[in-house]
Amino acid sequence: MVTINTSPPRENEIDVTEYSPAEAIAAMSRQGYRMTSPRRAIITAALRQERPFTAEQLVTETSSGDGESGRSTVYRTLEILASLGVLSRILDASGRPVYVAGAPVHRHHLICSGCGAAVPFNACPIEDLAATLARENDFEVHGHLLEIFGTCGGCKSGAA
Amino acid sequence: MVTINTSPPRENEIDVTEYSPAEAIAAMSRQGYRMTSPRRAIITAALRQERPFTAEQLVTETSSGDGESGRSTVYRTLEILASLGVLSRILDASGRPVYVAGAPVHRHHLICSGCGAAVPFNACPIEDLAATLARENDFEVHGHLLEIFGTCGGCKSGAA
DNA sequence: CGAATAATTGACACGTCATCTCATGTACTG
DNA sequence: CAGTACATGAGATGACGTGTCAATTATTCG
Repeated sequence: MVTINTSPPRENEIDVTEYSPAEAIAAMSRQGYRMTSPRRAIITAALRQERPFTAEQLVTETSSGDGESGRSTVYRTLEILASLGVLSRILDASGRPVYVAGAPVHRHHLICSGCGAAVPFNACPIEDLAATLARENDFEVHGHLLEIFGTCGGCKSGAA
Repeated sequence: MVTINTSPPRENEIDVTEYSPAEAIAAMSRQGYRMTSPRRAIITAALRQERPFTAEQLVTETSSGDGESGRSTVYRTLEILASLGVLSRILDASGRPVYVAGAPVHRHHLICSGCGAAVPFNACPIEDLAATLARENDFEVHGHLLEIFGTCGGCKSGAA
């Protein structure tokens, strides 16, 4: 397995924990999930993506070919992979759920509206703020949602 | 326009700009929108909500009674109200779009998973972070999404 | 006031995304 | 290699949202 950093995120250090298909398959088996050919195909397709992708995109990609899979299977498998930390489920600029490769360490993303690239970053100023707000409002904070949107260098200069 | 200062004055002062139905109606007229009975009903219903609500909820609420309105009209009117700052469109913990009363000033929310209450707060630590990240990653930041989820005082103690 | 006109409405069709069901298929265990 | 619990996927269902367009209506103007 590539880079697993169990220690808390430091400054702006970006460490992306990514699984290879084989590792992801192993992780699933280890958890008692059976390894089927649709699952293999979905894992492979998911980890091949270079940008955030929607479940529906994977449905299309795996609807034919080796390890052909149906919609239900794709949705189910993505959910499992997210629960295992092989993928993370985040929201795009429109609030639609998309998946990205990577463990569910505390991380947010810079998301390009142009090309959809998602640059992860660890720095999170929320913890402190959340604690303060929790105290002030008698709230018990469970989590937060933070994504930053914009245009990446390439899209700024390059084609529309 | 009425500016309400939610009582206890404190550090992160929150000033919620809320419109009364009459004010919202006036604002629409001023912009050249015609005032119809469905629109009046939608405005009234929207401003009566005490928690974030979905468009579909309002569709149900206004599908009968005085100023009965259809789905299209509700969606259209909510969009207009949001563009006028009478409502804001935010995302709930599941990433689903919901509306809350209030101007589109830069504001985020503490959202209770129990009762759905949305407590707005102004403090936003993102600006600085965004600027830094933008510089470091050659990104041009256009906006961000930040909501904090948890359980409010009432839901912590009270009923499930 | 009573047209004239342009905005508005809403029933309905459509599209997308997602979930559920359940008969059939199959990976794993012993 | 047989038994069984798990997994699959076609299809139904449904939530949510958008687009269309003939009929309606607020507003303007003579």
